Amino acid sequence: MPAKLPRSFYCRPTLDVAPDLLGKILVRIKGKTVTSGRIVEVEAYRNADDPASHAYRGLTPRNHLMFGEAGHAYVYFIYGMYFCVNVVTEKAGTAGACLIRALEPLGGIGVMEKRRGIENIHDLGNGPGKLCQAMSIDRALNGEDYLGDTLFLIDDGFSGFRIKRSPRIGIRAGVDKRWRFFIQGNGYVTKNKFNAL
DNA sequence: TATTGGATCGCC
DNA sequence: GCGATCCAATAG
Repeated sequence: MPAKLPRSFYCRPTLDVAPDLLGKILVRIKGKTVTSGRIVEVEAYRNADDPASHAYRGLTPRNHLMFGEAGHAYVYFIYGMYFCVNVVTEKAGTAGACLIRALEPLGGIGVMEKRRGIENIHDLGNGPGKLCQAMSIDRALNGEDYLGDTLFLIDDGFSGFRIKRSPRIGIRAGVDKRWRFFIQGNGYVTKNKFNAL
């Protein structure tokens, strides 16, 4: 199996890490159950300079992981029923994270279909809430180390794709920032009006 | 202590 | 286009 991404991969500026996450494989191991998928869409969130970021107004009990060591998971609960998972970036003390917005399912597809309650492979990971449901990611994984054995990223050398960017989805503040990155033409990217630009 | 609206999704 | 349904952050 290809090597896990090292701490140094995450400990960089958020806007450098975000596009580099595209094409990497997210692996989730829960007991004996393994699910995995290729990251095809991410969004970057920064600190006090980014009004759309949870870290915009400084450190709170909820967002403190964004200020911590890079390479950990920041998982939060949203809209009363969904979870979203981020990768913490930047050196400790500087807030930053990348939201994983879409995955192309690779391994454990049957398990993911069962968790999602559907069989359309295109709807298993095309959205931050959906992919968390498919990979069984919830509050229990908040703070999890991506260098550990339950949730981690590997690089299988996948490359040659074209990266596109757009404003981030579903936010009001910071729409001037084009900090959503996705793989052009990939069928597992979330649907929205920016994809054709 | 009360209010408000959100880094969503699925159905109308 | 809108409701479901929780809770963090802000205001009072």
